[in-house]
Amino acid sequence: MDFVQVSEEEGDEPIELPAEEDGTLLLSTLQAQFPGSCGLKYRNMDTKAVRGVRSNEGRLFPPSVDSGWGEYIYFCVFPKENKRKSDDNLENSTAKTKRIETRLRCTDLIVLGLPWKTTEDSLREYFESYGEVLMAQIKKDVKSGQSKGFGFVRFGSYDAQMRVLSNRHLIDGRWCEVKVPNSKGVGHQVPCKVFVGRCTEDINSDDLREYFSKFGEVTDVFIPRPFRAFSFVTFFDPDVAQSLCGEDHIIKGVSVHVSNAAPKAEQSRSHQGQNYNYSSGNSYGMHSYHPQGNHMTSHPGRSGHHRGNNQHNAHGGENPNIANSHSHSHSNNASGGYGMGGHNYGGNAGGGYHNNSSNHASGGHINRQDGGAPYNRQGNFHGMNQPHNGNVGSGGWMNRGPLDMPNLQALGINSQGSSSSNQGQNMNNPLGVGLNLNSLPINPALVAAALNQWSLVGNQLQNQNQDQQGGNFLSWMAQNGGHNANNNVNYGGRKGSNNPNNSGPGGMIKVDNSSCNDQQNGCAPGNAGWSNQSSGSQNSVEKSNFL
DNA sequence: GTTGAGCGTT
Repeated sequence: MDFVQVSEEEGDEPIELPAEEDGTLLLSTLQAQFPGSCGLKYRNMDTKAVRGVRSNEGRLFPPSVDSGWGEYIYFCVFPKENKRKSDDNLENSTAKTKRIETRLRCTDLIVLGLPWKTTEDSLREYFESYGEVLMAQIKKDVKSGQSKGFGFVRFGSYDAQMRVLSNRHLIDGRWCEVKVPNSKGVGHQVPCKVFVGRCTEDINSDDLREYFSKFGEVTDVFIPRPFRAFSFVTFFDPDVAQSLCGEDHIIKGVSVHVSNAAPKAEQSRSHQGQNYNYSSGNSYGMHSYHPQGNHMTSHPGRSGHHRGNNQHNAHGGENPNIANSHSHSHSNNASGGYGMGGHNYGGNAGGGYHNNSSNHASGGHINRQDGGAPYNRQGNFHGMNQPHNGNVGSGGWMNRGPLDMPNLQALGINSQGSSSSNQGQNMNNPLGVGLNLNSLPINPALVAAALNQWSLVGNQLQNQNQDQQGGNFLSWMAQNGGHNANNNVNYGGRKGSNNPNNSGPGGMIKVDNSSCNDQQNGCAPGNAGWSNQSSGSQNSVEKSNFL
C-alpha cells in the first residue's frame, strides 16, 4: 500500500495516509486525520512554488503518473471560511461565500441498517460521541411503531459529520452505514463484500457467517431470494474480503467460489469520459492493491502501465461492458490460448488448485499476514490468480477480438435488465433466447459468477422466466473457444458437486475484475438512484447492486 | 413474535 505523507501545515510533522489501490488518496481519508481539510498542496522543489493537488469527486490524485505521490510532504488546504482579503459590501452574498457555506453545511445523514431495537435515544447517544447531535430519528412504521431499520441524524458541526461519514458504525450491535441521503455515498472504499458463487440452497446465511467468520468478522450475509446459487458475505475488514477473493472454499461439503462482488455495471454512458480507473487493476501506474503485500507483488512489468486514463476504454460502444473487456490490451502480452487464464470455476474442491498457466505462477501466499489479526491462515496455496491481478502474462482473456465478451444485446440482454413486461422474451435475434440459469447445462452459479465479473448478474438475471430456453451463453462460449470445462459440473451446484473437472484447458469464463467498471470502486453505481420508479420488478434490479 | 433493502408524513 502506498502512503502519502501529509502534515497539517508546511513544516509540521507529517502523518502517513494510505492511498487507494488506484493511487488516489481519498478526501475522506485525509479528512479523517485533518477534519475540515479540503485538499492538498505541496512544495515543488523545482519551482519552489506551492502546487495544488488535483481533486475530483472526493479523490486526490498524485502529481505524477510515474512516481505517484513521490517523496513529497503534502500539507493540507483548508477552506478559507469567510477569510476575506477585504470586506466589501458584497460580503454575504458572494458566490464564493455561498459556495463555502454550501460545502460545509451539515446535512441530515441517513443511517442504514439499524437494529430493530435501536431507539432515537440510543441512536443519539451513539452519535454524540462524534459531536453535538441536533437531531436523531428512527423511521418507524406508523401503525406498529416498529423501526424500519433506518433513521436520520444531524450534527451540529461539519467536522463531526465528516468523521461520521468516514467511519463505520457499530450501533447497538449491528454494523450500520451512514451516508448523505440520496447520494451515491462514499461507502466503503475498499470492498468489504465478496461474491460467493456455487452456493447450494442448503447453505444458509448462518452457515456462511459461521464459515467465513473464521477469516474475520462478518458484518453481513445476503442470500438473494429466490435462490440464485450465489450469495454475498460482507466482512468488517476489507483486507479479509480481498484476501479471500479468488479462492474456493468448502462449506457443508460444497465447493463455493469467492470472488469480488462486482459493482453493478454502470449503465449510463455519462461516465465514459471519466478519467480514472477506480477498479482494482493497475491503474495509475501503481501496483494494484494487495493487502499486506502478500499477493504477487513482484511481477516485473506489472506496474508502470495503465494510467487509468481509459484509453483502453474508449471504445465508446453501446455496451460499456464490452468496452471494458478490452481493458488490458495495453500489455502486449502474447495472445495465449483461451483457457490459459487462471480462473477456474469448475470446482477444484479440496484445494487442488492447478496453476495451469504461465501467468504469475508466484505461488505461495502462504500466510496471509493479516497483521496479527486472528485471521492468519496457513497453507493456502493459491496457484490461481487473484481476480484483479491484471493477467499480465499469457492470460487467455487478453488481446482478443470483440468476441471476448458476449454481445449482450445479441444475447437478448439489455442494459436495463428485464422488465416485468418482457421477461423471457428477447426472441428477436438468432441468439437471443434469453438466459435462464436453470436451463443451462452448467452450474448456474458459474454463469452467475461469470456475469458477476461482468457486473451483469444483478441486471440481467432477474425475473427469469422459468420456461425460457437457455444456451446463449454457451453458444458464445463455444464460439470463442471456451471449452466449457464445466459442462459436467454438477448441475445446480448440489451438494457434493466438488467437481474436479478442470483438468482441461480452462476455457473459462472471464474473471478479471481489473477490467470491470472503471468508475466505481466502492462508490455506488451512478444510477443507483433512489429515484427509481418504485417497486415491482424494478425493485429486484436495484436490489441487485453488488456493493 | 417475524424482516434486512431502503431514502424521510416536514
